[in-house]
Amino acid sequence: MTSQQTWSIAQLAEEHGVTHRTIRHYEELGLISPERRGTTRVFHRRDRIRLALILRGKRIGFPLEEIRKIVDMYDEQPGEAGQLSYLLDRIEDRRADLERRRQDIQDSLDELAELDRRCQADLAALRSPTHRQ
Amino acid sequence: MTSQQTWSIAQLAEEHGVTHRTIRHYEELGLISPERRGTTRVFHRRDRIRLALILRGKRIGFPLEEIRKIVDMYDEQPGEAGQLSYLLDRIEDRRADLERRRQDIQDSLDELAELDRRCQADLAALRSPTHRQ
DNA sequence: CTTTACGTTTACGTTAACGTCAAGTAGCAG
DNA sequence: CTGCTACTTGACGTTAACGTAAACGTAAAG
Repeated sequence: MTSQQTWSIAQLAEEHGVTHRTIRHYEELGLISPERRGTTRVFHRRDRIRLALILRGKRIGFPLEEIRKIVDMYDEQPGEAGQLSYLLDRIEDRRADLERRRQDIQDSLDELAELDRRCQADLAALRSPTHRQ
Repeated sequence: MTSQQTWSIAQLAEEHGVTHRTIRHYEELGLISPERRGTTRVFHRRDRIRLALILRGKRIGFPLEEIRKIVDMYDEQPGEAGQLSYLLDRIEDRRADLERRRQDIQDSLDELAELDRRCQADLAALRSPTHRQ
């Protein structure tokens, strides 16, 4: 009884605002692997979570192949020490990548704020010297 | 004498780690418009700055058409009040977009940190109970 | 004067990430 | 049985962002 809920392809597509073609594409690339009942796909909680991760990865700007590696990280079994420290290295790589992107975005936001200030100033200058109101 | 420096296409390509084809592609799309001396392109400070902005936009994940609008924002002349408030609206849109991306990245970083913690714990569990050193 | 380096345009090729048919199946309603 | 709805598998089309090759101009160097 621990959340036996399943979803159809149409439900997941609707919920995440993508087409069924998109979801099937992700399956072709091995990003998700839903159960099959006969020929029909049945999506479980795990698939749904992976889909959400995939779409966030896309918003961030990762290519699907990269995203596959990333979501796979979350599903790997602990295993032995070697695998664990390998996984830790990959986590660190990923973290560094995300930090770089965060910095780029922060820089953009800062410049945007500066541009905003200048515009506000120009606007004020247009109004103030001509008429006091 | 206020920084008359110019660059060749090869210099800019080298400096930013892209090919000349890439730079010419950006020109075709109207993202940069270097001077011409005869048939040869001559890049000025302005072009160099735009190229840097373009590449950062790419790292963030914007499509080139979007990037063109963005870099154009920085070059628009103040003009009259209508144009200014229009520009301010576009700045706000862009800011909201960047904030969303920032949030996605932050969420990813948080989850990554959590995964990291679990791995460290698993690694420790593998070493500690078996032998004390 | 020919080679070498650097530049140019034109144009077809490639990869990623789907879109868009076409054609078929499986279950249920009437 | 018929029709409808939701699902399936091909397979070709499309867009973005360049790669790559061909064919040519120009200017300094040997």
